[in-house]
Amino acid sequence: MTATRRGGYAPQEIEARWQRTWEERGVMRARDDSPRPPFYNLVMFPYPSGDLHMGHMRNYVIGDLYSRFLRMRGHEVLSPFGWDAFGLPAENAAMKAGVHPRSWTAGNIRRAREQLAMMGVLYDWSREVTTCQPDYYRWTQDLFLLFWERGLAYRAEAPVNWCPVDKTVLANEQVIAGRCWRCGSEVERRELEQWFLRITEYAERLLRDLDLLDHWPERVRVMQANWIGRSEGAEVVFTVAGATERELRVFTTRPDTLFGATFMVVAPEHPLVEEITARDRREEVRAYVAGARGTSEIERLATGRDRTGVFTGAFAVNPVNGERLPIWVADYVLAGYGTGAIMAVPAHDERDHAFARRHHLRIRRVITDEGGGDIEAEAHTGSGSLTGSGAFDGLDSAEGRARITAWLEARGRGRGTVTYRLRDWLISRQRYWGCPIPIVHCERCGLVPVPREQLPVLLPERYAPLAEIPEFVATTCPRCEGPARRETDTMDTFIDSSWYYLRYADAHNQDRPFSTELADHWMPVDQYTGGIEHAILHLLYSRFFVKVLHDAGLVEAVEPFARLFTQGMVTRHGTAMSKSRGNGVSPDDLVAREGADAGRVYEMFIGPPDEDAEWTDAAVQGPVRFLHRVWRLVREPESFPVTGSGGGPAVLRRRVHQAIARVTADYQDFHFNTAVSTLMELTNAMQSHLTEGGERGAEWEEAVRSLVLLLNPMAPHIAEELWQEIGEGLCVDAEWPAFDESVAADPEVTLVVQVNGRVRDRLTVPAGLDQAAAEERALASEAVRRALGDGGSPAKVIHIPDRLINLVL
RNA sequence: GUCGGCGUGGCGGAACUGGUAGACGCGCCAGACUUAGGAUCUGGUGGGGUGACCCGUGGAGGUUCGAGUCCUCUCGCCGACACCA
Repeated sequence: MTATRRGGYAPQEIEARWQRTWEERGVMRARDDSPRPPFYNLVMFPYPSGDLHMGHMRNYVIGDLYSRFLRMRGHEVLSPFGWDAFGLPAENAAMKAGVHPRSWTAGNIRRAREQLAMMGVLYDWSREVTTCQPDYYRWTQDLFLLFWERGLAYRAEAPVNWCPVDKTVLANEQVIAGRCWRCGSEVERRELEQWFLRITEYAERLLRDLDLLDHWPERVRVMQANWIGRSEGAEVVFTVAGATERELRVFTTRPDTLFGATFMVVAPEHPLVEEITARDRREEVRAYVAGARGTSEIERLATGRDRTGVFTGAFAVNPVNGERLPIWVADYVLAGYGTGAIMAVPAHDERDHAFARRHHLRIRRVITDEGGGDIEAEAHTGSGSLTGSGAFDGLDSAEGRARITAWLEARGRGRGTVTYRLRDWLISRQRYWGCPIPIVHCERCGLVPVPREQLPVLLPERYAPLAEIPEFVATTCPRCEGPARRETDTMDTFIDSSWYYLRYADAHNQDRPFSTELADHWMPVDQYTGGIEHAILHLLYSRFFVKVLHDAGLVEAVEPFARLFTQGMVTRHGTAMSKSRGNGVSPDDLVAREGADAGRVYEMFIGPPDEDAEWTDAAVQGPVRFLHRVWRLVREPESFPVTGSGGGPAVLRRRVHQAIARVTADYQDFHFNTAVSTLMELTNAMQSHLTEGGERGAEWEEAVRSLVLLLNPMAPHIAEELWQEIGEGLCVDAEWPAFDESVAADPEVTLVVQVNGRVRDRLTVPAGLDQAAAEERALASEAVRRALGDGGSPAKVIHIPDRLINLVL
């Protein structure tokens, strides 16, 4: 297996050379003052965790292909790269191998950079961003202060998710089905004082502005909408019987069922539990609450489990009818959603129904049911008209909701409100390898932000929990200059990645995170490409950041990413490529064996880029052969034997222009797999032209130039090498070929002839035949006459010009 | 359970607003050139009859001159959310 076994094309001999040339010429350097229209083409920056495999590369090849295409189309392309470099894997590696997280990270970055270069992936490296470096995280801290100043960062005690393995708290978004998103261990609930960002204040806008993102995949928008989880309803104020100054507030989406409430339920963590519990119930309630706290999140969330709960001995008064309703404690009510308390309407809610049956509580129908179901057996959760609801009887559910809410509002017993599933973003982490939170705790002044001119708060060199590094902790209060201690939590790394695309626009700014002028020049990102795994976390947080920055007047854009493309995973043997499974295909091996271009073409050819694709080692041969054929067609056309005659230059020219039209559209629409097919068809047509004895005149020259130009974004090395023979300058700087629609038009078309909807013949006819002429030709067909039978003549004729004619008897 | 997405040859996958199903490629078969080839080239390749015919896009219905594409039901796979009041 030597590089030259297949003749002239030896990728190993040309690829490194062109990579050097592109690097030296600074090909992807984006000019802020270019007269060309700007285009911000961004791929999600990676966490530098080790060697890259072809699964990662798919993302970068797509981005690089598109950047090169856009350049040829006349854009000034901003295509930067960087590293999401803070995070736990670096710490874990450090603990295991005894290296500092910084050097582990730096080593991985070096390695990944080499691999990207080896694949011919180009970026504007002058704008490189590394989130763990002080020149970046200084500005992350600066932005944290902005959130603080705007009242969007706060510290509070709350029940939080604690990962016992990673020894840190987690954001809600980072808990997947009760488990840590990183390590998969079961999270615990803990009551801790932590830092939060007030993302809930933006819930409505984050939801509403999804409508602006019409170039995002529908499923991502749906996932975000579900995550934000907007519920319209009412807050209803009940009073605790015998303690009228005590209010019990509940949230309901069904105020129309208020008359059907037969009991109340509060979450075990509800602040009122201890106070309202009757003396003789105290022991039982305390035991239940303790039990609920001890139950893991996973168990609590399990569906179909027993509806446990205990009666507090207290009663609440229903504001609409003065009824006394027993107040229960049960863990099916969540402390963190709504008010942590509900009115239970067992007749019209399945959960309440199950609970009522289990504990022998009353079930009272207040919504009629046309189906006439048995309310004791099953809850009726649909709408209907109100009954047993006093003055509101007869109203339909929607009207009932509005009228009862208005009634409550008029008496100060409730109001219409909206509740979101989204919670505030818990951002503090008890870890070393992250961005320090720039806050000082002063005994006299409380929480004091570190003044901007004192940033960055540097991460100490010694690797240890920050709380255990006295020289880091001990400081003076910026306000009173008294003794104080530094905040020892670091920020969630998702903060680092929530604004990096803004830093790229102005990566060397020494005074600000970025200048508004440059941000507005490049933002929003025109095309953002990355994995679907970021559909919620990263994309939601980034959207939140941009909205806050917009409100602060720092950027004009209200959304960060105009167009989003989520590419599928590359699998091998049915599972995603990964180091731990050992099924990754190394770019190093592939490049050494077949060259970067073959790897790139295969990755684009493997399937629709937004779907998962199975890597088949043998299938790489298709692209390998294809590239050899391209080489031979351009450099050694005389090596194709002439075995026929009649290859016309007009046919060749038509094929060329058809290919330009299709490849242009396919690149534009991210249909890279069909773009490869089209290029293969073009080489097939060119080869036929030669073997049929076609001349190598102007049409041939045009075919060769077009082929190389169309191929360039996908297989840039071979294109560059071939371009030296046939073009001027660098291919990467060349202009995208134009096509002539009239040249691309086929003069002859295949007309499908159907009889009663079944294909009976296919005729080659001149384009543009009218119905009468088409019918005449169809009737002349032997096969058609046979199908029509004796003397049969069509009762009806359907004619689709240049496509089909259907004779219906 | 709810909400999305997807089911097409041996395999990866094509098929624009309903109009030639299987483009392109892998693999396979036959042949050519060769000492040889896992190189290259030529031809073939959905299934069945092998006659111009029939059957085929997970399954069953429907709309239509015509359905992979639209509608209804259903089966299977993947993903997200999952006691959210």
